[in-house]
Amino acid sequence: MKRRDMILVVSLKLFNEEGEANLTAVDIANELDISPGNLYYHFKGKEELVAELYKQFETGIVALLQGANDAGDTLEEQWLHLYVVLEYIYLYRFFFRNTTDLLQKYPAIDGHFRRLLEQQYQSIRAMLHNLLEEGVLASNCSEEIRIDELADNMMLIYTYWFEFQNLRKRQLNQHKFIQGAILQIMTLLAPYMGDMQRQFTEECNALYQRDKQD
Amino acid sequence: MKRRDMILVVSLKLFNEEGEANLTAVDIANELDISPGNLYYHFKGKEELVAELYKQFETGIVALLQGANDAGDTLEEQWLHLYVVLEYIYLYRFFFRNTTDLLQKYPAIDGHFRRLLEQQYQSIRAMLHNLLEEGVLASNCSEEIRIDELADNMMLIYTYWFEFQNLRKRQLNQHKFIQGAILQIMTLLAPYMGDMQRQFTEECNALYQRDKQD
DNA sequence: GTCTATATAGGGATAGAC
DNA sequence: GTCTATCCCTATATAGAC
Repeated sequence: MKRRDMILVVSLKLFNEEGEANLTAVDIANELDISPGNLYYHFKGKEELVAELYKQFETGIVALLQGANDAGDTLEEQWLHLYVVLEYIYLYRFFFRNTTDLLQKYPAIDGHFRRLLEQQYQSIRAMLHNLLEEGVLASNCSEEIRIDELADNMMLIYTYWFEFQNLRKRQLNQHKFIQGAILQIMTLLAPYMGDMQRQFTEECNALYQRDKQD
Repeated sequence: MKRRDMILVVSLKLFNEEGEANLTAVDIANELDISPGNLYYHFKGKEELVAELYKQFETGIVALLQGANDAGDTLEEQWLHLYVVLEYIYLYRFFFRNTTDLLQKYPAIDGHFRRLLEQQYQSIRAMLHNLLEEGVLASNCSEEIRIDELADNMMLIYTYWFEFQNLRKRQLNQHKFIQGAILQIMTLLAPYMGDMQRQFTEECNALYQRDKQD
């Protein structure tokens, strides 16, 4: 493994664990047992490091969103898509911790990150519209379903669920993180599902939970 | 107005606008047209300043939660309570921006803030239970209502709605902030309400929006 | 109470030897 | 590619005059 890649891997690990703002170039160099000067040889500074990690993240997520649009609209496929997106977010979760200050500090990333969130939002809206048209979701009363607000709420879960859990219970492994996020989304959509679909999603979730048991 | 109070007022304003981490003692002194040395005479540093502001915030919120428990359980009263809590959160919104790092930086506040969130969560759960018992909320299918997850979602809105909006649309005045948050919470609970209650809440909201029109 | 001046510390960044 | 040494800048905090 090239040193440059090594630096990226270790930085991602440290950023996720302690937060980007709490780490100096020296800290990262220490963890790698190299000198700070050496680190600066590979990356001009933390800025370039973060930019590179963001590029990785964006590339991956955009591919996932693309895949979701291309994929069919069955409940199963949409369900699976939720898992992989959440896994990816977990992998780069430091971007979702103190996001405001992070983007303020690195304006180069700011616009890209906001555009990505917008894409994700539109992708969720499209998915909900599809599920609605196919009758998977249905209003249970005289009122229309508020797709936009439901999509907002799902974005809220995507974006802040991890930080929220840390704020309340401290630390959370990938499995617990995804488990909780999925349960939130299920609770959000359950009232619009018939008994059959709801049972199906519960089973999907139970299956996933069993597979991932530590 | 005493200088000490003046410092608190101006600090709160700046913290809300630019974020606590982005302001130095010198910045605050400049805004007040006093010298940094003078600021340090009144407060040992930013830490003491933030601690004092947090004390104000906690005192206010605890009083509101207490009031909610004492008040009746009609939908109107609970509705009004939402507004005042959200107004208070908006007033001290810098605590809800980059919260993780803020609490890490000031351990003295950390425990208190977490306890406060827990109280708020329990207060919401109690409210939902009451509304359920009185038949204001009711499940529309064979499944029980997931109170805990709904309460989690409401907490998510309380805690991150403002930061989320800033992340997507930049800037938001108090009115727009509360309007959006309320709409989210309404969307969350609407499926469990009958047509009558839902119309009532819509009217409450319309009334509030008109009153607060700029 | 308020000011000016200054000491101190930490992180970011580069130069130059190896 | 990698290291050591060093410089610069910024923020915190204090000392002492007014």
